[in-house]
Amino acid sequence: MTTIVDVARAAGVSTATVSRVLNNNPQVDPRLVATVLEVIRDLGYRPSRVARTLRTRHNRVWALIISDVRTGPFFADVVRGVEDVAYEAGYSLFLCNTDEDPVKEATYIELAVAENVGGVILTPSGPRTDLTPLLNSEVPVVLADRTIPDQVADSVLVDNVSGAYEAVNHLLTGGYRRIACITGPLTTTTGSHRYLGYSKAIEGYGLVVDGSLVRVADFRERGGRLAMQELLDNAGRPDAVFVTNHLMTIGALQAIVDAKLTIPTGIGVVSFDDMPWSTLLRPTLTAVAQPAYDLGVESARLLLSRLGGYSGAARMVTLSPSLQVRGSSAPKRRLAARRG
Amino acid sequence: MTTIVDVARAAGVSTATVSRVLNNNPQVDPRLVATVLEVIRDLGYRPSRVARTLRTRHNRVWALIISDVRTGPFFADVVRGVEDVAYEAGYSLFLCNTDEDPVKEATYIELAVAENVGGVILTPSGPRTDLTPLLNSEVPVVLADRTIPDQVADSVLVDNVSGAYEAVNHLLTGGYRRIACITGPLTTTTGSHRYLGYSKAIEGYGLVVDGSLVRVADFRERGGRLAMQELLDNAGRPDAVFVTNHLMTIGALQAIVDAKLTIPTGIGVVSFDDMPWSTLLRPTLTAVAQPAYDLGVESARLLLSRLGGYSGAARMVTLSPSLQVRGSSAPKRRLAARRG
DNA sequence: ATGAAAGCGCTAACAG
DNA sequence: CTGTTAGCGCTTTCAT
Repeated sequence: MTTIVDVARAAGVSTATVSRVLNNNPQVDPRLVATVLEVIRDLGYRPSRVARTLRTRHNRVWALIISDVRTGPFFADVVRGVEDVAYEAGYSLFLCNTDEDPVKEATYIELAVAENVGGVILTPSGPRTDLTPLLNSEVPVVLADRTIPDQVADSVLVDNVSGAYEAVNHLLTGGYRRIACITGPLTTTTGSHRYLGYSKAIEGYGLVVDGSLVRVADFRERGGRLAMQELLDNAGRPDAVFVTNHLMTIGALQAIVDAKLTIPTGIGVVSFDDMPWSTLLRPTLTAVAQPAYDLGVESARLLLSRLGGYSGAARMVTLSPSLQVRGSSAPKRRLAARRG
Repeated sequence: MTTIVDVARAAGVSTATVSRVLNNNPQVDPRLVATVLEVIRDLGYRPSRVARTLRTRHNRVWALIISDVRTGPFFADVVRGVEDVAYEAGYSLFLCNTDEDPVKEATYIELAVAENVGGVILTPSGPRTDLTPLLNSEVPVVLADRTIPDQVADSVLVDNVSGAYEAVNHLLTGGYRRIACITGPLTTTTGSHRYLGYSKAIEGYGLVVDGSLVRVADFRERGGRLAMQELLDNAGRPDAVFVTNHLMTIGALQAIVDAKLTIPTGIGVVSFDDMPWSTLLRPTLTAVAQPAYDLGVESARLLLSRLGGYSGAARMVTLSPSLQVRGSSAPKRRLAARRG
């Protein structure tokens, strides 16, 4: 491996000069710059980021700690949003999947400080996620998609309440009345906020939330399927269902198919989380699309601003989801008219 | 930030002793170990991986350089396969998305050597990908999913030929005869091998490949849609289509829907790449499932073996895909029988 | 069994 | 404008 010393020797200058050339220090004789650059090229020299980081105490690496890239397009999009901004700014990414496991999460947080990363973008697994190792080490942190009770860090969120509200309100104005809700753990902000939006819409319409139509599941496919089966087995079947994430939606759709119900005549469906194949289903699936890529971009921007020296109070950026109206939630009136 | 010096001072020992404790060196007095450990805990000391890497020239980080985590579940699964093994073994991952851009790819390769990573797992963007920076620096490399002409590195591949062969053969035995193929760029091994499997199946059945039924597209949704439209506009329409990746399949399905054709009576469909929602489509989609997660796992294992000292010739691991037979390729005979 | 000291590759005062 | 030198935090001979 060739080091800065080799370059210095070959160019007949000191390592300090080579270092200056490397860092575009303008007060170096242009002729020296030229020769040094040439030697660097000839020797195929690459400055060691490790040594540089140790010396400058500034690591051009971020840790991106999320639950799981595999769970649908959401986190994959977030990752790309973060990476694209990071790449532009000369940073690279540690990707850390926690699977919502607090132990893994803590391990990765420790790793981030051990690696002395420049910043962390984190989707906390829950309200008890411990940021102190990060805060103690003064590593800037941005919380993405979920936040933590005490506003100790910048955060970028999707407006889950209004997204859910819009979705359910859309069903209500379409004539659906017995609208079920399959939501995720209410301990997560995403779960509780989407449920909140659901109840707000129901109550805002002058109706009352019927507990028998609400199922708290686990954000996973199996959970969605079981919840939907329960809802369909019940005496008072729903005439529509709002499912609060895409995995549970897959499960719920499966259950609906198994029960030989047709959508939307038998039951209307709206999903939180849009998917690239929503339009391939028959009927096409109405869904709340989340700005996942932008969520990554905004998180990265907040981090960059902290790295740029900003040290004000914790900021919170909220992004709006958008309802994609498609066939699975067609208005009842129209359906009735067609039938009549 | 607390360093090894602080710990040494507080414990009344030398930094060498602290280092030994840190590295579980057995020849330290157990009583000293205890006190040092206690001081470490009290001070919340975390050894700097950066300093350690600089000193030992051994970085417990790998670079995982792929085309794009977002393009469907495939790469996301690969990433998790790699990460799970890496995590177990105490390594963490740089995630690098190249978007098949040779410049970005080269940049990330340079980054990998600059960061002095312990190893690289790479999905080369094409046959011209330059591994020399890695090889010169003696960074072990594993090629995942695609390989490069000269076998200079270990590689883990999916048997694309046999996967494609099986898929097309399945259509043939189902009674389909005018089977079209929408494939990706033949410059990629995935593209050419899947096309090869297609032709092998056709010819193995005693038929001849009809060039008018073959479309070389770009592995993207739009490309798949356009190719399918062309095929349907043609005089001699296909009675089935084999699409060689999931994005093009989405496009092709869109085109089929637009043309108001029914599957499989109007046209049979088999896709390379299975997707979690294949069973939600009506009819359900027959697809070749790739062992993406295992591909990541195997790649990581090969890397680990190199890091463990293995220095034999380049190895090649081939994983078998599996055909998931579903509704979109139902046998023609049965369809005819039903109609009759 | 423990400590002193050198040095990994780089940057940044400080001199000159 | 350039060179000398002192570390960044850690590991690892080499002594003791």
